[in-house]
Amino acid sequence: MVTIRDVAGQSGFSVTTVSMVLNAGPASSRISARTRTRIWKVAKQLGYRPNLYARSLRSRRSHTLGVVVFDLTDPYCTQILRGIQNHLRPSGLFPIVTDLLDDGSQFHPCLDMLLGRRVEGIITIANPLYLDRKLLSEFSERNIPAVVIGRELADVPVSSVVVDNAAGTRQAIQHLYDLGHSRIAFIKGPKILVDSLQRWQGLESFAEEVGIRLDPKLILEIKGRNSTYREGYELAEELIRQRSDFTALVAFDDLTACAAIRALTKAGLQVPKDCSVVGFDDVPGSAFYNPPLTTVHQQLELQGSLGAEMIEDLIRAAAENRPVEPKHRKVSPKLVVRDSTCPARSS
Amino acid sequence: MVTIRDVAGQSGFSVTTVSMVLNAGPASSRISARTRTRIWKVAKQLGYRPNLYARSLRSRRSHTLGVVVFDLTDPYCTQILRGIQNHLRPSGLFPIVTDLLDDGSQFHPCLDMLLGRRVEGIITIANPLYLDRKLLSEFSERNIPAVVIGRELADVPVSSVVVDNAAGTRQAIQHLYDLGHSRIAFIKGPKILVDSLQRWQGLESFAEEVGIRLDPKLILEIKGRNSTYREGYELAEELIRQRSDFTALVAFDDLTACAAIRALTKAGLQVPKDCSVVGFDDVPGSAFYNPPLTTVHQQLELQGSLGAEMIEDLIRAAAENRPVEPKHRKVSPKLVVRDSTCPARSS
DNA sequence: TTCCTCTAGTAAAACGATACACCGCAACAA
DNA sequence: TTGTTGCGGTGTATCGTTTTACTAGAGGAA
Repeated sequence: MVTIRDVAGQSGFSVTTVSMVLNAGPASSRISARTRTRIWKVAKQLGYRPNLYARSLRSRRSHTLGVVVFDLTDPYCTQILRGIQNHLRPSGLFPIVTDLLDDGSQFHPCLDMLLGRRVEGIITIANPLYLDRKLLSEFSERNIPAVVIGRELADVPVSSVVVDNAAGTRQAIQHLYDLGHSRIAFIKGPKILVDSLQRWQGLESFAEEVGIRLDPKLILEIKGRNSTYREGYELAEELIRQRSDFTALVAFDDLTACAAIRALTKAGLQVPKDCSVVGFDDVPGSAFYNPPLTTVHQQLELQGSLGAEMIEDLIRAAAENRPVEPKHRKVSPKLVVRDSTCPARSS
Repeated sequence: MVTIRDVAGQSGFSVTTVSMVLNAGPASSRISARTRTRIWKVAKQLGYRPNLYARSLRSRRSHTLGVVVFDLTDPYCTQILRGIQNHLRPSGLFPIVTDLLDDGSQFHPCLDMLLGRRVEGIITIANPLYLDRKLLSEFSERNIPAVVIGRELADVPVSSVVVDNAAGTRQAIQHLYDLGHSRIAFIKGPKILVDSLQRWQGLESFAEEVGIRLDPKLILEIKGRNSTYREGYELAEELIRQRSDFTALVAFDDLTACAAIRALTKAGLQVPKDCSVVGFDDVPGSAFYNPPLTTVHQQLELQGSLGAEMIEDLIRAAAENRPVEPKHRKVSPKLVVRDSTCPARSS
């Protein structure tokens, strides 16, 4: 491997000069143009590539950001990641992503790895099943700039980005209401997720405002720790079995919505003609579903880039030794109307 | 940040001893047990975390592997990535993934970044649109252990992992044949992809063997550079418009298959009753589609772990200065039968 | 002349680890 | 006594950069 010393020797200048020139910083303006072009030429010709380890070691800056995702195969994570990357690209901060492989016990090893690499900050994509107060408070204790995406913990001083769940479900039910639906079934999310409660509150408050009656028999709840296709399917079957003639269904998320659509189809009901279905998340596949799913778009990319922006601020603040309060941002979701909803059949 | 010197000072031993103990290598057996536990205790108490930059700089080993993916939001990439990670976890090699964000011009910047980080090898997940001979031959020129997943280039000395496309489509059409289908429509992949040709050859050879007649009017081809939902949908519509009463459809990939199913459904045809549909890839969403898709499972995770295994071998070989021939592995895909296929209606 | 400033660079000390050669001492054999 | 071996470590150079402080020489002013 060719080092800066090789470039220095070959060009006839000192390593200091070479370093100044190649870093193109303000210091390099003190070097004559002739010298500069000469050094650049030699560097290119030798195929010189600075060793980032040596650089970071000396300069005490890694220009690196840790990102912890709970499952890299989950589109939820990858879309947020995309937002982070897009935002970071021009900033010279490189994201190092670690994947928990859906296994919470990997959190500490991953953190160790990132801290060993001297990341300047950490973004965590929250999985509420793994991410508890204790883990998060480590960040503030160690004084590491950190942002959590997907969850807000009031009592832990860590910045966060979350979606406004209630606003999302309000849009969903508003849409159904506008289409003339009044007998609406619901599949609520698991109790342990705060999202479940927030989404439900959005639905409930709107229903109350406009006077939609919520029939307890039409409200089922996911019992597992997270939503699965299997359980969504079974809950939808249960609703159908009850034969309570609902004309629309609001599912906790897209996965559940797709499962419900499948169950309805299997039962001989057409979506949306016999029953409209609304999801939540707008995962990439939802636009291609049969039928394309009307759902609440979470703006995951935006959440990612907001998170990246926040961590940049935190890092800047830390570099300038400036104290900074944790910030909490909430993004507004947007309903995307596709083909899984239509006007209620007039009974 | 606490350094090894702090641990040495605090424990009363030299940095050398601390280093040997904490690395727990064979050298540490020469140190007494009392000393070892003492040093471990101090290290833990101080929260010592070795600086990987310093370590790599001195030891000239980064224990790091570069992975270039063309689009991190594509399940094709993330599943392969999962396989790589699972294989690498115990080996102490850490994958640094860079995302081209579906933009071929990012390849060189990414490569530079990885080489600057002194990765010991590189795995590229091939996107045939970006990845050409020139880029790949850089690896062998620079003598960097490299593996390409998803494409095999005979004339470039780079190891590769690919799927046996023809074997996959043979299984698909065999399945339809066994169900009694003989009028089968096809949507072929784009010409620029080798996969398209290989998959087609598998279909053609089987059809010839068992005497299925291939009607040119039932064979359409994707004109774009890669498959899209839009084009799949339109091609399926075109097939339907022709009214040639096919009872089954083999799509180039799952995306196309889903688009076709949607088009069939919109046209009032039921899948699979009126028309069976088979895809290729088995992306995660396919199992949840409406109806769940019969498709050819590519074993992407396996491809990833095979790639990881190969790169490990290459790195080992390079470390021992042992020359090694590029290897090419082909994984056998497996048909997964779900609900988008059923026996042909007897006409 | 002497002093100062500016230009265009250079020398040497870090950064935090690992690698390599070495060392003092005890035990034991010749 | 002398030499050898094993045990339990230690001292110092080194990895490839950046940073800080410094310098030789030119030019101009007093």
